[in-house]
Amino acid sequence: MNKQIITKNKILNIAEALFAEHGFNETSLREITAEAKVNLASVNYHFGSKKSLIEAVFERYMEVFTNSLMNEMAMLEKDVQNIKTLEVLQTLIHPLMAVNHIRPDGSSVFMKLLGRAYSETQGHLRRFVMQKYSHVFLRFTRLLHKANPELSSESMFWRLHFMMGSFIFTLAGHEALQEISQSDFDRKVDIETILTRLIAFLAAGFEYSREQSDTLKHSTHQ
Amino acid sequence: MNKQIITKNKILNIAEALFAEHGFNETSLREITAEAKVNLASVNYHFGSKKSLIEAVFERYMEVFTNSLMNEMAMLEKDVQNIKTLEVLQTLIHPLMAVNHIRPDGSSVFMKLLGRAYSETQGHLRRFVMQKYSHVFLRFTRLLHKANPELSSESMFWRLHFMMGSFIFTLAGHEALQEISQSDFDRKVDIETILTRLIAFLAAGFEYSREQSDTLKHSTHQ
DNA sequence: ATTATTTTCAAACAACTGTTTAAAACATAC
DNA sequence: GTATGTTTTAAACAGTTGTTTGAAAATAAT
Repeated sequence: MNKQIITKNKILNIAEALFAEHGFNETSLREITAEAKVNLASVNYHFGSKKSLIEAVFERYMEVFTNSLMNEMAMLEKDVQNIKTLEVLQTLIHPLMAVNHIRPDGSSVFMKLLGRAYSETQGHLRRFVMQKYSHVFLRFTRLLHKANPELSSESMFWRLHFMMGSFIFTLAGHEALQEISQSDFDRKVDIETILTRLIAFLAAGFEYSREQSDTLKHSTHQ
Repeated sequence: MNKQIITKNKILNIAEALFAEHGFNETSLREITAEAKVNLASVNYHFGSKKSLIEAVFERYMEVFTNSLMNEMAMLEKDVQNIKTLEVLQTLIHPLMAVNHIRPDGSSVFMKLLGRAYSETQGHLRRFVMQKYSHVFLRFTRLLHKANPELSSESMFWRLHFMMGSFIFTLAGHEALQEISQSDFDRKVDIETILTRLIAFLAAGFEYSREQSDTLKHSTHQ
């Protein structure tokens, strides 16, 4: 009963690191089991299939992340009137840092996994995540809409996806970006600094983008 | 001499469609050659390897795209003073539409390929593209800097990457987004409409994002 | 101590991958 | 028409993949 947990966790720990580094399809069960020093068949025994292992790896992070995010959003909703776009986006920062409790570089792993999830395998994982945590996503978009009540739901839809693109892309590649920043500007940046810059960028795009159809609505920002 | 071109082109045409639809790793040479009705070995005979085939597929689009983009940028550079961020970003629209000359849905294929290129296989293709067309990329960033001379190169660096994220992500997934837009708002959108919205979003993010370090510099926009 | 249950293990399975080979078919030139 | 070069073809190669099997080992329950 104890051995089971040990083996299962050994697999999870190694798997998430390898998945984050090389991708899901590019990581074989043999690589995982070899590095975890467990038998090849134990993945299928404990998880059923590789696909289920991937979902299990992802779920461990999503659980922590979404719980924390729900908390943050609840706090923001306490004074409903006058919610700012920037504040809504800032609810993401703490949850993204909270996954460091899972492992020291948890944020980094989680972000890379997120990036992989959105690009690979024609989006099986994306759909799995989207429907399992749709209530979190919905609550977030509603908050964003409250911060920008004048926006049509069509504008909301598009800007939301533009945001997600930047977010996923930046987070998934944050390691490379950190290295470039280090060598080009001799400035080491931590994840939170990147997030702050990113969120400032997205808030501006979300609030101030002037589409031909609703230019007027935005002409009054100070 | 004629047969060679026919076979080579048959492979290219089928390959680019399958690559765009399912990804590079997820498309086998057997699928390509079967659908193109040519022999399996002909890919290795004409292109040398699968990797070279991928690059060839990509190059055909990049050639048209970058040529057109260089033209657009040259036109913009004619009156150097007073270049707007939005104008710089708009130079991308026509080149992205120009690849429709390669095939009817060329824009769609090219965008999906771009998305794949940035996510898959740990970035082999991304590096290949980046170094082959680095002069185009550099010219574009210089224009962007001219439109925002007050920005530090560090701010430039980050905002550029935030932009790229949105761009790649949105273009790669444009088909799904189009479908959702169609069903949710009963409004069919073409690629150019998405691009216009996207570019407006990015221009706002690029110009108006307020970082703690250089908030002052932006406090004067009208 | 003896069942019963769970977990590990080595081996094999079946399917798939990109690539190479050597002979056949085809085209071109003299 | 023979010779030369190019392209196509079927077959085999060598490697990888996720999954299954059935016996062995370890653990738990009686």
